[in-house]
Amino acid sequence: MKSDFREVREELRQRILQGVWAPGDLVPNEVDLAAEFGCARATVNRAMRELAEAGLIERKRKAGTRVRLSPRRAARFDIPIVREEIEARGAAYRYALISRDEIAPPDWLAARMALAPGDLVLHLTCLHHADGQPYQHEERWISLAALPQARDGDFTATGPNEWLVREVPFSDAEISFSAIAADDQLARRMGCATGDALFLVERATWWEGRAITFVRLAHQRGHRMTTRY
Amino acid sequence: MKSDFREVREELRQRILQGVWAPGDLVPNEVDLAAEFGCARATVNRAMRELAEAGLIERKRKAGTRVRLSPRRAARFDIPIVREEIEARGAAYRYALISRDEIAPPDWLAARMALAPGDLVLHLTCLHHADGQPYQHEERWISLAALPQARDGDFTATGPNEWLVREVPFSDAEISFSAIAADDQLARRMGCATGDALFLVERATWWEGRAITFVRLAHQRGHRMTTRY
DNA sequence: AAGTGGTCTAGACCACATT
DNA sequence: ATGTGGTCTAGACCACTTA
Repeated sequence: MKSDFREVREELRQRILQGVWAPGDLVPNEVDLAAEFGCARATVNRAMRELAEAGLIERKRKAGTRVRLSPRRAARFDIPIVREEIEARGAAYRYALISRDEIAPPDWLAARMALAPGDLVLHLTCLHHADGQPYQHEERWISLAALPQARDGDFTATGPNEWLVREVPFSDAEISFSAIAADDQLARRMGCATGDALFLVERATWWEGRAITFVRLAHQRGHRMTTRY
Repeated sequence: MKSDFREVREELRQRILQGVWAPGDLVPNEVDLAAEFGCARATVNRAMRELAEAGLIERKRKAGTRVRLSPRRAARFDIPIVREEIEARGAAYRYALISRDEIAPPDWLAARMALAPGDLVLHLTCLHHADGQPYQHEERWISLAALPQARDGDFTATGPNEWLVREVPFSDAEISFSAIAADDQLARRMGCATGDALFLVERATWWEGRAITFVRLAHQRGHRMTTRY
């Protein structure tokens, strides 16, 4: 009757999914379950901790553990580095810098990155190709207040992403996915028609409360981001 | 010098982010770190397990623990129930069934859901409104081989999602995000222009290796899915 | 006040990958 | 063969929340 924590976890998961314990129900406490499974309380604790993290149950001291009314469904996406993503498909990766300038941030960007008045940003646009075809269009802004050394960065051979990974850590990021229509410029660069639907990833990155960089990544038509859970 | 696992975890995280241990470096083993932090090995283990799960380090028995060359970046998205998503915005939710029929699955669907030849599917289309405006267009296929009781389901008042949540568990799901252009029909239903870029979520759901349902959720123009990590 | 989960400990054994 | 992480155990104490 000895069980390891995976067996306990899966057995508990089954009971929840098959309705032995219905949504809202109180689940037996750790001591009782440990006795039932013939294992230590720590083992049950680990199993239940993972189920809680997966959103199946809710735990409160003294109040006990309950099956969530509607299981929270969360999916985890790996955010790929574009070079690795392309090479993983067996395609040849090529990078090109399109433009580079130092500008005062537009209002929306200053707001989004919480920049102080007068802060400048380095504005870069580049293209990532797979087997010679445009794959991803990157438009990036880097806070020169937070990262003055970006002025000396060479972004002609490798993308700002790889430079940033080497240069700075980040502690916090906000990412969002959406769909946009390609404007004329983007269509020309991506080799698609104006108005084509493109998959857009935006990411803002912070280090100790300070905005580092904001990037908009527009992907080729038909691009999908997939995960299992 | 006693430390709890959070303190250990954060101290190790700092050392990695600040380059004390550079990417590729070997990190001291658990016994040594436990001695350094004045805690039990299990405490170090928990701290490092969480860092590994966060993608900062890689662990192998005998080989030890190394700082990842480029930290894996993963983001977690909550997959909302559309009714809750709309109500959370303080908007009124309304649901409407557009069509319902029983069909032989198109080839792409049979392949995607691994259906047997001859299997039929229930095909539903519906609209979810927020404050009277089209918010999400749902096109759903339910395997009648796996879920014959779907024939008797009433989807006129509540969406198939809520029916499925009550009726069947799932063990496994694949979700993908992309961008599509609205065709004439979709544009008419969503109240947008033909060709507008829409954010699309597709999800296939399985139970014990058997395909249950596949759904395509097209969202209103400008919809974003956001998370922090 | 009391019951529950959260965590730590010290020790043990095992599984695995490298040597 | 050996060193490392992976896990379990039995017991303990603490923290939080409800009654």
